[in-house]
Amino acid sequence: MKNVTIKDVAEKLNVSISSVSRAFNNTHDIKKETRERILKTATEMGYYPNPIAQKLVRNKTYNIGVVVPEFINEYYSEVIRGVQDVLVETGYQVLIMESDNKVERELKNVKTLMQNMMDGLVICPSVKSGNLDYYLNEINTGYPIVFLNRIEQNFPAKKVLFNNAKWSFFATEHLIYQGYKRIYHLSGSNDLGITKDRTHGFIRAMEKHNFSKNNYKVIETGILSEEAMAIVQRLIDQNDLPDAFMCVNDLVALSTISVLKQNQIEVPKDIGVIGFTETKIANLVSPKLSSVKQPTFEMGKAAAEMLMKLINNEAISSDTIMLNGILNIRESSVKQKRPLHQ
Amino acid sequence: MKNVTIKDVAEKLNVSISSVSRAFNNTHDIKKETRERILKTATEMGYYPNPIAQKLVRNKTYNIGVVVPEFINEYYSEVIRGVQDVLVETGYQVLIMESDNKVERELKNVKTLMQNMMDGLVICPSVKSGNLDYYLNEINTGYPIVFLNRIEQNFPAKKVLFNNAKWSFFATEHLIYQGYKRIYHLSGSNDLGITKDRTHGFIRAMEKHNFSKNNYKVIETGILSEEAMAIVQRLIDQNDLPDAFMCVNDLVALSTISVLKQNQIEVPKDIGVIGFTETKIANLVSPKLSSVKQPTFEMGKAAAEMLMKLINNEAISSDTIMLNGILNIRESSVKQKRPLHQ
DNA sequence: CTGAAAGCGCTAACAT
DNA sequence: ATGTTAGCGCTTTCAG
Repeated sequence: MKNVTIKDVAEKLNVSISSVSRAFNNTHDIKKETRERILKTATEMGYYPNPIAQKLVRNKTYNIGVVVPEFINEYYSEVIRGVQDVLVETGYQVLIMESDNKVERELKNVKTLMQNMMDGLVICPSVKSGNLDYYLNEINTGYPIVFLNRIEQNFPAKKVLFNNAKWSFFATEHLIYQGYKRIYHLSGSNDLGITKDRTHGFIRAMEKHNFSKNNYKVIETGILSEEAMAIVQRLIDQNDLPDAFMCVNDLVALSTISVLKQNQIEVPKDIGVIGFTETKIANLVSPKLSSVKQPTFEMGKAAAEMLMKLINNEAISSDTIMLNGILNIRESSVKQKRPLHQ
Repeated sequence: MKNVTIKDVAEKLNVSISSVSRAFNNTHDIKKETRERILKTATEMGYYPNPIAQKLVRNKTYNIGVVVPEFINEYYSEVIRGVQDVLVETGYQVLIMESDNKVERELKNVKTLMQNMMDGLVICPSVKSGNLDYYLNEINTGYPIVFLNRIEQNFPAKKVLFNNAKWSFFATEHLIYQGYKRIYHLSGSNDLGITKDRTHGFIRAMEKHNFSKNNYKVIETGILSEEAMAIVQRLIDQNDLPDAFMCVNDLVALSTISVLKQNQIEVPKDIGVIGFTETKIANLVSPKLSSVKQPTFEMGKAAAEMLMKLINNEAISSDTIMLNGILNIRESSVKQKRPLHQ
């Protein structure tokens, strides 16, 4: 471990501990030579200031905490990259904790991070965070927190969000423009705010283009591959198939395509499919999967920048940063060989 | 933030701070009633012991640090899950840092974690960790560290590894048993120890089965999708194609399949392909990708268990835990419709 | 059982 | 420019 303290160094050089402290903190009120002499032997002795002690007295750590529900999917991994990208520049270190999608773990993580004296937090809430009161309370005491994703738009805190409804709407419209007349939305899980938003976008597109209720459906699938597969298989068995599936995410989309193929149904020739929250594989599978790319990296960056402003007491123009995505049209949703609509 | 201290509580109740401390640490030498009285008003006042101060005096944090090169791929995400799975049980909290595959960042992360007084560390080194001397030094001072993956087998430290050579050998043999007579190994990057091991396994299989040097090749591809694609395309252009590709990982395998398809070459009918370090999509793509599954979760668990033993000074039978994988044979490497070999 | 006091390693007035 | 000293918030002897 380490045990050589400021005192050891001071004694060795017959100086006071304050001088050693000064040397390390590079204050102006120390002779250059003394400083160098101290630094030199300190390094030789393997001394460096104990950050715990520093924290105790300074109340500042240059550590930022990030809590995410999981990073099994690349989504939050990319968000974290964005956060680190801006923070590392500024000399901050990023510590990460995973909540395993459990609100209790999430709260515990947040507390641990706060107790480790993180200077600020980026919180990506788990599904239905029941910790909002706690957070609100902390925010009121002045603790810098920025939320990212999966939080209500009217929650009175700094946050960065993706415009799920809008891009779900666009994705659906793309399907419509391709000429698909009967479209089912595989909607994931209804307790998730973000999937609800996607469903709204879907329905809005249906209504705008005057789809009759007979020609579209919203089907709750859950977000697991197996669940989605079972549901699509059931639709096939019941002979209840649409022209196109608009899926809540890529995993559901790929699962759907997989089942369709097993049943000798070709995508996109027989049925079109579009995903959401694009993953890298979209481009690798066959047919290549159309999907909506979320600006995960940028969202992370935006959150980190907001947090820095919060920490440095700079003005923040708006509580909420709402980011847009990209609709990547590839093969799985393109019906005819003709110039793409977008 | 928080500011109510042990002193505030003590004053409010006209007891000494030691009593408050005792109440919270639940020592035997305190009257039950006093304890309860203290705990009650303390909670009312919103007091809880400042962990930083506790750390300073206790030298124990119940925090464990994990540093990984990245978690863009699910590999390390799963490892972390394994680590957390055993640690959360024991009351430890897991803090994670990402090195972005940079050795300097890795070292900085390790230092930050040590300075935050983690009780122990799981280090997943970046590509060519140049920090080995530093680590060795820390280990010698008694700091509990367990390494995971990408570290030389003879490095004198606790570590858990995957037997890359062995399973690469098996994967290759599977291809041979399928009747493929000419096999190319797309080997990733040669500076990576683990990919070197896979190459060795490949060559060993070739030699065991008396493949002439004309009938196999090791081709360095790098680990990026684009690189692999370019190389496969070049092979096609040069009319230098094997019967089967044994790929260093799934991404390279999928990229290979993608290029082959673009050139109207069918997998596995025309050419067989097998991946490595299986990812979830292996099962979702078409053809389903054969691959070697690494026991990532179990590796994380093993590392965490080892670390716990290290921290608790329990006996550890061996420096190295070497884990085995699973060869998942799916469609991409199966030549004929006949009972599978394994 | 409880309180007083020392000390964990450091910073930051306050002196000199 | 350097040293002295009082804390930061807590645990832990040591007395009583």
